[in-house]
Amino acid sequence: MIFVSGWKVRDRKRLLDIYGLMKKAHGHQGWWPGDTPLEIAVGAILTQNTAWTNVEKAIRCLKAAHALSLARLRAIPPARLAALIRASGYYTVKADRLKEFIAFVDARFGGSFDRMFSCDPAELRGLLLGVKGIGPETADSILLYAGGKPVFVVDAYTKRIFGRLGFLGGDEPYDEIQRFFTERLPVDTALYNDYHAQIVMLGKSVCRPKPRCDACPLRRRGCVIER
DNA sequence: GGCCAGGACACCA
DNA sequence: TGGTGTCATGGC
Repeated sequence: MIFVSGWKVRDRKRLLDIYGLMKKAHGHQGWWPGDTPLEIAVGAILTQNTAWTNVEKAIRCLKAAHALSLARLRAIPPARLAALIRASGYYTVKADRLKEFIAFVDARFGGSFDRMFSCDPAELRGLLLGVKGIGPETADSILLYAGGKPVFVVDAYTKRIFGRLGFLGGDEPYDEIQRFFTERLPVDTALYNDYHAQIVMLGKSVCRPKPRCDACPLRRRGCVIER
């Protein structure tokens, strides 16, 4: 039998209430915006510290060049790959990171995403974190959105919003913030998927310091979520 | 023209 | 171990 302390039960209700408000405001998101696990993983790397609109351009370029396949990404010269993803910023760094990721999938799983995602999620997370250029957020995004694993993704919006709401101090390390959510929310891939999507939608659509965000579903007296 | 965006890493004290 | 600099484009 699993015992859950009272305050965690109370937090769970609050977190689910917040999710309900965000979902009511934005609707179900159906993330990640990508057609295949490979495209989702590529997007997860390209979106590092980058606006998604720029990532979309880069992915369109990759598709137009018929470069968005494991075989093509494996064969394409780094300089050519960098040119294709230029719009996403940090293009030389990200081209190297994509190459590192493809080399990892080849070396560990024979180039098979199916084989990779049949791996234990915790073990795979550790392996992904060993790939140069893949940190905790990127690894978790790949696990959740490309692999369908119940892994909660923490990003800058999560820290900002839940810091302002008083759940977080704001300077906790990634794993601690992630644990905050996974200890309280039910283990549910669909919930984790849409919860993070809702946080991003809220973060980039309504929660700016000025002007005051009257449309923000979480706004209440004295609560203006800031950058 | 300045600020910011769905991070990660190398380097240094 | 924690702080800082670097990578860089495009939208507002």
